[in-house]
Amino acid sequence: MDGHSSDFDWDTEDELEIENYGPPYSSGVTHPYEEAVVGSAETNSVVSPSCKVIDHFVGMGFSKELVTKAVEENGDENTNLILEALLQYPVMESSLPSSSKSKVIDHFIGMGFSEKLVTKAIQENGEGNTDSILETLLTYSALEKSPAKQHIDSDPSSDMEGSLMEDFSDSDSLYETEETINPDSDEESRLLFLTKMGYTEEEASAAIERCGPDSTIAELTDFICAAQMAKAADSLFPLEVYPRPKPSCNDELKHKKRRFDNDLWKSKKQIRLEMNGDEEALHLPNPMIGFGTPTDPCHVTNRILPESAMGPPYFYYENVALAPKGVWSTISRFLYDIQPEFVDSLYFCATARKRGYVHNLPIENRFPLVPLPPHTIHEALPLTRKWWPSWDTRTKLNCLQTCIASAKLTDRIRKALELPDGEPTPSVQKFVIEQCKKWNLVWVGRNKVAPLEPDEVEMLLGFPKNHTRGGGISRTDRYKSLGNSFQVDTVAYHLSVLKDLYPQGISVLSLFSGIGGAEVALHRLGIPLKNVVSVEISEVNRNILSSWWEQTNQKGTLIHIEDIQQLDDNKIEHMMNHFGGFDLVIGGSPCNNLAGSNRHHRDGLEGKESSLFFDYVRILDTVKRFSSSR
DNA sequence: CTGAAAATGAAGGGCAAG
DNA sequence: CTTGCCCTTCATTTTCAG
Repeated sequence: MDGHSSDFDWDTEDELEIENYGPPYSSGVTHPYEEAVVGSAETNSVVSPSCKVIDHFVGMGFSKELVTKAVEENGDENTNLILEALLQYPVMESSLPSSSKSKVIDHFIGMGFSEKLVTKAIQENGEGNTDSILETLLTYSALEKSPAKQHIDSDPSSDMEGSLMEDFSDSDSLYETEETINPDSDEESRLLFLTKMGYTEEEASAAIERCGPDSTIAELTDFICAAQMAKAADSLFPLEVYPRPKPSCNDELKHKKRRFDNDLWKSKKQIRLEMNGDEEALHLPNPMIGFGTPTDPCHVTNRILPESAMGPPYFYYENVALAPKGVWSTISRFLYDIQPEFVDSLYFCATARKRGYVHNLPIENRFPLVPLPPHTIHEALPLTRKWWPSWDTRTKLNCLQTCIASAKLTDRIRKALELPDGEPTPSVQKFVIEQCKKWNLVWVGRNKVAPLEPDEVEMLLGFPKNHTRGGGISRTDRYKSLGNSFQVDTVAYHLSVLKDLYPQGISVLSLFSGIGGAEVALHRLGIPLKNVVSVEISEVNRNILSSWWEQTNQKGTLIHIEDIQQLDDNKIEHMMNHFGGFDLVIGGSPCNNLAGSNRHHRDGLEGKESSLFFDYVRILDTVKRFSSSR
């Protein structure tokens, strides 16, 4: 264990009392405001708060006048409100777009239209009439029929201005982008473009030859990446990543348009079927070890990233590996065409967790967290060994999910096993094993199985014991929060390369933070957390992170934001000005519309929650844009 | 004690990969 | 075919405020 984690008692039996922070320790000079920032609204309304709160925000770099104004308007209790107000002020001074208006804009941008078009449509129709705005936007999209080829998503050199998907609605006749080079125009310029991106001429011409004269830059880079991957490590991606040999650019364009136009009157299922029809399948590697594990380091130590993807800022995106077809190629396409690193945490700890990670981190000289976590069920849960029957051959647990088995089920199992004296019959064994695998049951007594306790789940996922305990959280919610979290050892292994890059500490924008898997990983790696802006919708999760922040005596600043859709460009810019930019943007967007166990709304990336992925992309683009202009 | 709200239990029967 | 999956819905039970 490294120095930074040694001040935390990993085996503490004490409950974390979130509401009992105790008296806030006296303000130092470097970090005088922690308790105001960290606490939620209710917890820090105690003594002489006003000036403390004011000092806090002044310390963040806001002017005293503005802070005083914000505190007067919002009271000194709700720091979130104050922060929001502060971030709004400069906007109000300039053009005063009401928050409702920006909401409308965001709404349509979220649907995939470009910011400029949306603004224009709103100007024409008024912000109240969303229907006619939509109609106007769709008309714009239809105008796009002119043979102007898509260029934005395939042109990594154009600044990612405005929307992520301008190619759906953008038309040269509607507004002009300053393009010195149109990479899709002809073979020669595409060749030039690819070499400019850092690919060799051979790679580029081979790709053009292979993908055909009509192929887009995106397809070409896909092909080159796939070829590089295949060359670098057969074990990593044993099958060609994009098996469709000659994708047609026009098809793709039509397909994308269809997806957004027809959304309005087609059932999700129909859309999904269509998507499945022409989306590329992306094959999962076997074994699922990504660029290697601590016990099995891979010989692949570097990879070529598109120039537009290079850090800093670094980013790290996570989601379930077994998503519906086409989801990962879409994710990859929106994240600079970087191939996901698929890893099963099975190779890091005692429990499976198949996930894909898209990131632009270096991959050489990774190192694991120490001590290494237990790698088998027996090591992780030694007390179960005594009761483990020989016919249960499991050595690893399955993926830890958000629900646990009921007491009734474990009781049924006990009764089924108690009947015979000797070995249970094969059919009983089969039933029991099936249920044990399905619900991750472990042996806790003679003929007795039980679901994992929350603290065991915490341990298996690499969190400190009792990380999610206390503060009024229910058992069920603990399982839920844990089931949605990172496996810390896995993520930390990938993030370990940041330690040498940021010895003085790191500023992190943590999206969909949950219970703080990323923060815990960085902390356990011994990377000081200078500033953490955490976006998390769930209050219990925010409390868990705050509590951990206190427990581990963090010296940096922690800021909570509730709703990712409220985090607009202005706020990001101001945050970046105050914190000197972000070094890392990290997060895993909701998977519930992707995950296999969702019978009802497995709608893919277009699903209600999972579509928040596009907010991740939006925010990452913004951070990158402001970083490069700093 | 009573009604509302929260926690729990169980069924559900989808999709993709091997 | 089988297995596995950061799950949702709704009925039922338990807890809690009044």
